[in-house]
Amino acid sequence: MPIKSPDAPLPTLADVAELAGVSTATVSRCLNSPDKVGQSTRDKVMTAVHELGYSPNFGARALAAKRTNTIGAVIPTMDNAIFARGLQAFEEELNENGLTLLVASSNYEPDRENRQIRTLIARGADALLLIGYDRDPSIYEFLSRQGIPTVISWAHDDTQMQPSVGFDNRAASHALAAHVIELGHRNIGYIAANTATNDRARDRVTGARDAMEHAGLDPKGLRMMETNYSITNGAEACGTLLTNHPDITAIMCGNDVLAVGALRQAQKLGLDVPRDISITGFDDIEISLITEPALTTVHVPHRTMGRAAARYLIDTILSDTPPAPVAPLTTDLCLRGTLAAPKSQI
Amino acid sequence: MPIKSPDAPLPTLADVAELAGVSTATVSRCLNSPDKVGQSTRDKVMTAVHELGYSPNFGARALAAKRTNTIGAVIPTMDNAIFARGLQAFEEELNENGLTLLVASSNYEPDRENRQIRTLIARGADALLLIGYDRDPSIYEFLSRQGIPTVISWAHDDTQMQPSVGFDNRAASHALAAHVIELGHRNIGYIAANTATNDRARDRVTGARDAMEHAGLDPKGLRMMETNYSITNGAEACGTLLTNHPDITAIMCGNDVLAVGALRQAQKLGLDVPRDISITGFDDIEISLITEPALTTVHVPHRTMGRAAARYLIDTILSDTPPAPVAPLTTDLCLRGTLAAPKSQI
DNA sequence: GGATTGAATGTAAGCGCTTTCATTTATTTA
DNA sequence: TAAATAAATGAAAGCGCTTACATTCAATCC
Repeated sequence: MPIKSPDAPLPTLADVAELAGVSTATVSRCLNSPDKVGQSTRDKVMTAVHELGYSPNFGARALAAKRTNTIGAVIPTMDNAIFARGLQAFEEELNENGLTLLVASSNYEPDRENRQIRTLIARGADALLLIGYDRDPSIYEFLSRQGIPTVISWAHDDTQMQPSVGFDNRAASHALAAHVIELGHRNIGYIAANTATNDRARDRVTGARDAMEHAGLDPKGLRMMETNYSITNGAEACGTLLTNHPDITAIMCGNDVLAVGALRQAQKLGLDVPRDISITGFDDIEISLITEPALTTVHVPHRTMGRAAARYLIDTILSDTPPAPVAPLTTDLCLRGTLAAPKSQI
Repeated sequence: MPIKSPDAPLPTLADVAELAGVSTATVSRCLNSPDKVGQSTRDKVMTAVHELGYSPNFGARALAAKRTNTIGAVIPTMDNAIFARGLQAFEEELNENGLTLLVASSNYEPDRENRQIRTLIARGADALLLIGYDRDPSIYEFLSRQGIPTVISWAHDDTQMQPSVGFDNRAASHALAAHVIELGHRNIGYIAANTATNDRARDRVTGARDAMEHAGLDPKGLRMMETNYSITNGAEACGTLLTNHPDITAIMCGNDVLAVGALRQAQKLGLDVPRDISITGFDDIEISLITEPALTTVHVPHRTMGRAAARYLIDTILSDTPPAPVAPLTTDLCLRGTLAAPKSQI
């Protein structure tokens, strides 16, 4: 690339065209659909492109072509391994297909998410990744009016209209709870993330209740605590739960981070896990293998999900006909050290 | 917002202008510099904007204004808590200032980073966040030729030209190593991340050697292992290190994730940490408080750093004169359970 | 050989916005 | 009151690209 003065204007299509001795249309075709151009012309043009260090202007391109090759994602926060990991995989898949990722985070605030979605659309995002179904219907209307393909991830619910690439939080939680109950636990606590605006959190609670009902227990007997995502909050909630309901023999947590906090708190209170109390998590992040004992949890294929979500959007963009719905991803029970039968059963 | 047919074209500036009975120039001014427009006109225009649900076209705006209000970031991977957390803070600060984040990840591959940087520039990023200094000088040339303000983060080195918002990896590692040595350790192992293309990893090793030299030890005596970022790799490296150098009494690790792996491996080998062997990490991610014993490490203010990096870029964009250099952020030793004097000293 | 076809290329009209410059209108000054 | 100044607005020229349509030209056909 030739040296230029620091503020030399960037070369334009017209510069390339002039140097190559062709029209701008031909240069554009060389770049976008090379097969429509003769071999010798193409060579001339590409030489000129390299000689000038030309790179197309994104704004102009977006304006003229009405697409940006950019995909937007609004996630609650990157400061949570599950989203960071899934988003990383999402970005990888996009990148391998010539697309760029535009990120915004909502911090779990519906209003903020709303604004972020509009911002990303205004930025020309060709498609959108959103987490969970919970949001104002007007947003879905807006998106469909704008013709923006959107995929929901981290959740899957057949009763919802929106296409999703995710898993069934309710069923997964049901499976884990069923196992807990089967081991003999009858007095169960549950530490949930905010269920008001977070369908994943809500579905996980519902799944646990489903299992109780299925086992002939009263689902209202589930001892609930609700708190925000953090180790400390998990610990606190665990303390409260054990104080208010000393008969609890198992605490299920809405995610691994809360579970780790609960585990530490239980141990701090002098309880032996799992002999005195069982604890379960959800997500299977790295941390769950580090605790002593290791955390019983539900494995969620975050990376696979991220890739698949990207794949779905790419397919949607490429073929105007909407791709076939993606089957919910499977989750696996990870039975590790923090879950055992209650003492009375041993 | 009025209901429209699904494929109704989005309203344009001209539509708003017509509805408000003014020129497009006035509408544009209302949106970009409201103080240049009379109060009553502004009201008329804003009413029209809302009535139409107008939102400016990004491409057109970028083309005409020659900026995108978009900041690019190329990070090694989001699948690493320190970057995810820092990036989250970075995004928050940008967002509060009306800017959007464009993300790409390099997976620690220089070629890929190179391509990603060019992609982000082509996408019209107004400024760039990069991690560490290590990269081909031609990239810096390219960026300065394009007039793209760039800030380096996660590192700070006074001898480098590029502005940075980071901390001194070498000095921080020096401080920790000095403490290890002071406790009486003489045979020290070090598990590093890839030092060839990662200046942060390299500086941390150098810092440890500095401390040895400073204490009158031969820095060549540091028993090095190099491996990729993961718990498993940390465990493996620890095993090798202990086999090859049974006299080691302390293992310093280039980051917490490697340290956690090393800790587990040591414990698996029946060693008591810290009685039989001390282990230290670097970064102070959440995981370091979960291990038993808790990990001695260096606290890095990732969120503060992310915010400050964003702040720096915003200031750079807003005021054409480059802002004052940002002093390196301070790191803190977190002395926890995995570090103690070697047995022979007790 | 002249008509037909199709591939390769060029012409030029926008895409929707910002911004310079000119114009109009209101306000101040001598 | 006329002139000078300031404030508000409009007209219109691009920004750099894509693409529909027009044109050219060589290969193919009867």
